[in-house]
Amino acid sequence: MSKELTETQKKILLYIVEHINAKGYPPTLSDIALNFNYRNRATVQQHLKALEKKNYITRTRNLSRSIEVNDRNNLYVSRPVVGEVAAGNPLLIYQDVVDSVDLPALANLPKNSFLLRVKGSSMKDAFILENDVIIVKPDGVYKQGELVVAIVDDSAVIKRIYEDDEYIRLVSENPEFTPIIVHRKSKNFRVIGSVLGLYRTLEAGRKRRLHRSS
Amino acid sequence: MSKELTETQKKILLYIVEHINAKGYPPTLSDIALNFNYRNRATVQQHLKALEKKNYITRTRNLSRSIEVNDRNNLYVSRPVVGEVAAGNPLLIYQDVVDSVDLPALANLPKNSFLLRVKGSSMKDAFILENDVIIVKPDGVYKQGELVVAIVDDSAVIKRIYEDDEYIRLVSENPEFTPIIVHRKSKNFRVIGSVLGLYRTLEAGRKRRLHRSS
DNA sequence: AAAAATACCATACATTTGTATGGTATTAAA
DNA sequence: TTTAATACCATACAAATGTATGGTATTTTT
Repeated sequence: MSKELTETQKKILLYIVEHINAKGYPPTLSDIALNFNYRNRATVQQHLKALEKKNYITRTRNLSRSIEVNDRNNLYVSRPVVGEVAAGNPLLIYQDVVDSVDLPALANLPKNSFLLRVKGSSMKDAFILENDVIIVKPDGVYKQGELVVAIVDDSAVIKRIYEDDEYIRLVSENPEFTPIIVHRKSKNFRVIGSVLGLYRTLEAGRKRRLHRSS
Repeated sequence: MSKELTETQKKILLYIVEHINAKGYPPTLSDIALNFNYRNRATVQQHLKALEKKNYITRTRNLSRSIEVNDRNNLYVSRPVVGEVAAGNPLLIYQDVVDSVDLPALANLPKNSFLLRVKGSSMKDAFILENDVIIVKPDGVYKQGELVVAIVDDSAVIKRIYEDDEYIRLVSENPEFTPIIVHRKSKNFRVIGSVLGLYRTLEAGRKRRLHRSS
């Protein structure tokens, strides 16, 4: 079993994880020293040794940026959820982010994508459940048939988008729903972004449950 | 727009991505040189320059391992799917892996977990669809209420597991299904592993569709 | 046919990076 | 209270790493 970490060690470990998520590679000793205003790398070295001894990281000697974070599974990084979508309602973007999800540290999200929590079970036809968190990339570009978050007449929908020269069709996964068709130039229509993926906690013992049996 | 890559450049880019996935950090020039049997790093440097010019990677000068792969969204890495689960059927583990999924390169799966493709729509009650790929961690340990893949009487199921001193209950997400209850010591029962997550392609234009309308 | 891009080599050099050693001060454990 | 562990400092050094330059040979483009 790995022992308890001290405050400083925790901070450094977190910094490492977030550096990896942000930049795509672990920091060097200098990076860490700089971040914590250490005047030299030797200090960092000692903390890393401690972290390694306590089995939180693994390093390869003499190799730069060779910090591997062990047990990344149980390491969660808190990420802000910037808003909510619920079919029928307008899209909600919070001014001050209060809500957040703990995503596995290994979920390395693309830059400038953001997270939205799905409210209401009305997305069920797209097999997206209440409280699922969807990853949205706010690009103006989207391919034919891509799943997008769109605002139609002030209401949010998650649908597949198809467009031709004149019309845009928003199609549900469920064939029973008739497609929404709007003019390209319609002012009551706006694509927020494309849905890159969804995150759903399948583990037990975490905040939410898929079903709260009646 | 980024231009076409040459064969060598493609190989090197792929090596970089896989190095990142395997080790958690990008390779150095030496690493790459070693892998491709180059006698020096200068050669690699030139290829990297080309890759950077064509906008496939970004580097920070003088910084070790600072290769960032741009556009990781559209970069897919092929990963083996080692088997299939379908409720009612026994678990299938292929001897020779033929099937594979292209996972986004950024999906950095935990070591020793494996992928299973879900067959049949009978997992629908757990909101897992046909052809979804689930990520299974073959640990012996599982928590109360965790979603697991289990074999009961030679049939595979994906259910939440609860156990007490005597019995093990396998509960479906859907309350209409009555739980399966087995004795702890039952020989006809085995937990394969816990389901860490599921991967479902939401993008259009890729191999599979969620629904093939009738 | 000439120019440009590609794919490699070798060697030299400056920086970055990790490591080692020795020191001070504070807090926690035996 | 003595010993560990923690948290920092400074300086020195070797290994790893990125870069620069100049060269040859082959393929692709103009």
